[in-house]
Amino acid sequence: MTKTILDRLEAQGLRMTDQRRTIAQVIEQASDHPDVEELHARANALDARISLATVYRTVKLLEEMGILDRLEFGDGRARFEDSQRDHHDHLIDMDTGEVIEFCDPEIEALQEKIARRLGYHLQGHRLELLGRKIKG
Amino acid sequence: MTKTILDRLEAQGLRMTDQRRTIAQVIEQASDHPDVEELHARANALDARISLATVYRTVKLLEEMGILDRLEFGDGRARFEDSQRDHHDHLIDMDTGEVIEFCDPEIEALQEKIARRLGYHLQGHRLELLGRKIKG
DNA sequence: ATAGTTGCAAAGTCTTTGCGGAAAT
DNA sequence: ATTTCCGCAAAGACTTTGCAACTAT
Repeated sequence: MTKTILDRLEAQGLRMTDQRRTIAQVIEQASDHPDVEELHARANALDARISLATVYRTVKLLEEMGILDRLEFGDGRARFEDSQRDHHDHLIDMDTGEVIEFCDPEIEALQEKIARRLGYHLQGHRLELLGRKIKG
Repeated sequence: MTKTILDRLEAQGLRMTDQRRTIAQVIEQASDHPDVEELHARANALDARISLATVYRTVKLLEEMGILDRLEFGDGRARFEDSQRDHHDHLIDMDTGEVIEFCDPEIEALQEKIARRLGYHLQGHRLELLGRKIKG
């Protein structure tokens, strides 16, 4: 079992504020890919005292701690997801913008193999497919 | 054999200006992943009358025409490469930031397969690996 | 009491755009 | 002659940051 985000913040000597508690909760409950504005909206629904700047700061902090993954789907803003979720990749529907998650062990293994072939230890990876729905 | 960027611009009824000629030349000669500022610098070395705004406009135009691919390596600015170059993916050296290109037919095929399995026609794809050099 | 956090607003970075002048067709 | 394009500077979108007030320890 993994430690909560809050435990990990405390372990680093960082202070437990209501803002961080709330933002952490929002992130842990999210199963999608919210951007900062969306995180701010969700956090504010729980506690109106949370500023956008604090969300930016917290998200940056969590990313540096490896708790959050930052994603960019090409629309200029960063999106986030809990890095403890099982690894998965994304397929983006070019017509609707919908993001479909998928995971394929074969492709994961292949990525490892390729990195090794190039003389690298794989530390992270991101695969994004762009597609259009097959009709019929 | 593929048409030049200039031919394709003309074919769309767009005007051939010195700026576009120069920017097209810079892009065709690039074998790396320049950002807009870098493209501007290279273009300006050939012709000082090219503004940054024009580079932005041209790059956007070329991207919409499918001539250029826009890449994002997570540092906030867009990078570009000629989309006519053989498809390849990128491995980013986490320590140096160096970008290594590679191509693996197996992984390409697998991507197609996955997209189809999800009910999609694959229109584009991007794979980025992050790694650290294996020592010894 | 002390050092870390926050909110606010200002500033930063990258990109887009309105406009009058310039150039391509 | 028209219509498109360019340079410039202003504006936009997203993100970061300086500072004084606040708060967890």
